[in-house]
Amino acid sequence: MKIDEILDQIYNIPESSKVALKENISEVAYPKNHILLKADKIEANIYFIKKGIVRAFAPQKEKDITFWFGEEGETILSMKSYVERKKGYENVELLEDCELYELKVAHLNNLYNQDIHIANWGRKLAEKELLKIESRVISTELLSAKERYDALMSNSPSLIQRVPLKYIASYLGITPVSLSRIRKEK
Amino acid sequence: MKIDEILDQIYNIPESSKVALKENISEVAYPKNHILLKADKIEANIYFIKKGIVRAFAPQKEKDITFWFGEEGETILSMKSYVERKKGYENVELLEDCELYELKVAHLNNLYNQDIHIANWGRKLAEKELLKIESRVISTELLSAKERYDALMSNSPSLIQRVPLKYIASYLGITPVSLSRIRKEK
DNA sequence: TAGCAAAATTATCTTATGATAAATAATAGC
DNA sequence: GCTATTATTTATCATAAGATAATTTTGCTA
Repeated sequence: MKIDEILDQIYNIPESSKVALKENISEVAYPKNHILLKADKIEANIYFIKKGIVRAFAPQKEKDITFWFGEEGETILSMKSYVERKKGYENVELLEDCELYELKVAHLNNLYNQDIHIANWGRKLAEKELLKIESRVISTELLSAKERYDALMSNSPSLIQRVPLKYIASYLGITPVSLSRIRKEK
Repeated sequence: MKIDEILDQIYNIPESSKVALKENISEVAYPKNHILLKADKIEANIYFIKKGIVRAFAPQKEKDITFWFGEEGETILSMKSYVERKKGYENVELLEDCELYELKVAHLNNLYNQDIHIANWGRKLAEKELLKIESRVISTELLSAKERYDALMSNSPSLIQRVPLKYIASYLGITPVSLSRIRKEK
């Protein structure tokens, strides 16, 4: 996915502002299983996914909790690092070999203070993430595990092809054993 | 709670920008049980809570799902209306007589396009809401119902005094009967 | 491509929460 | 303040999901 397309789908800004933004973006690639962001670190960069799929998980003693999957076009960031420059909850792990666009938060913050279009682009970035997570919270409280699985499959059918079921189970808030039962009952 | 304090805790902006923002803010008051925002409407305003407590709920055929409580200083908005000018999921109901600061989204959007400080203030508003909801998602997946109740009580002890238990049960994703059991076991 | 490790499934048993109903307590309106 | 309504608690039974363990399948990698 092209960087222009990714930036535009967040919010349209004048060409000159987009150029300023892109001057601070570089391309990087990492292999499957690479840990891109770490929970015990203040992360300096955010990423946009050019190609590949990733998961964010909160590491715990016994079990990691997968709480997000990112596919092509989506933004990867440690919310706490990005917003408060504090250590976040999440590790982000690549589930496939990935190509990413990398953007330094420090540079982005400079742009936010210099360019009103980029400031509004950053506002939209946060607002759109907020909408996604809000609909997730509501569906979590509203639906049974089976219904959440069905909804995930119809909204993101490619996930089942690309992501180990144990991570999908964690995302749904159930055990892999329980997910296996649900899938069998279909 | 004073409007200056509420605006400042989101993001500090120059006095002139704050004046511009406040020129568009008026005070309103509504009684307990008033429905401030409706799920089937595109809402034109956002609110800040001067005094009182409210809940946001997604209305359903049989059961309403309470997914947020707002207390003094917090921002009330229909995310979908605010971000996309579309109908949202949520009703917002006042659980006490409330005093509110009202801000028209149309005016706010004008300011976002005119004043870079206000644009960045709006960015921080969304980012801070994002942090709150993210920590909620993680704790929902991580904790048992009893642990979520304990966490809610230690983070927001006033809730139990001010909010009927049936709404707290809904927020925790359990039935009032189940919450009653949990409380008894203490 | 053989062999090993990890993932997924299946089975059994346990447990937390749901559903329902009835009793008690709290609240609001007259 | 009294009464009707609503909220909360308690009890019983049903069920979805957890824990554990064994088995099968898949997928690496040497």
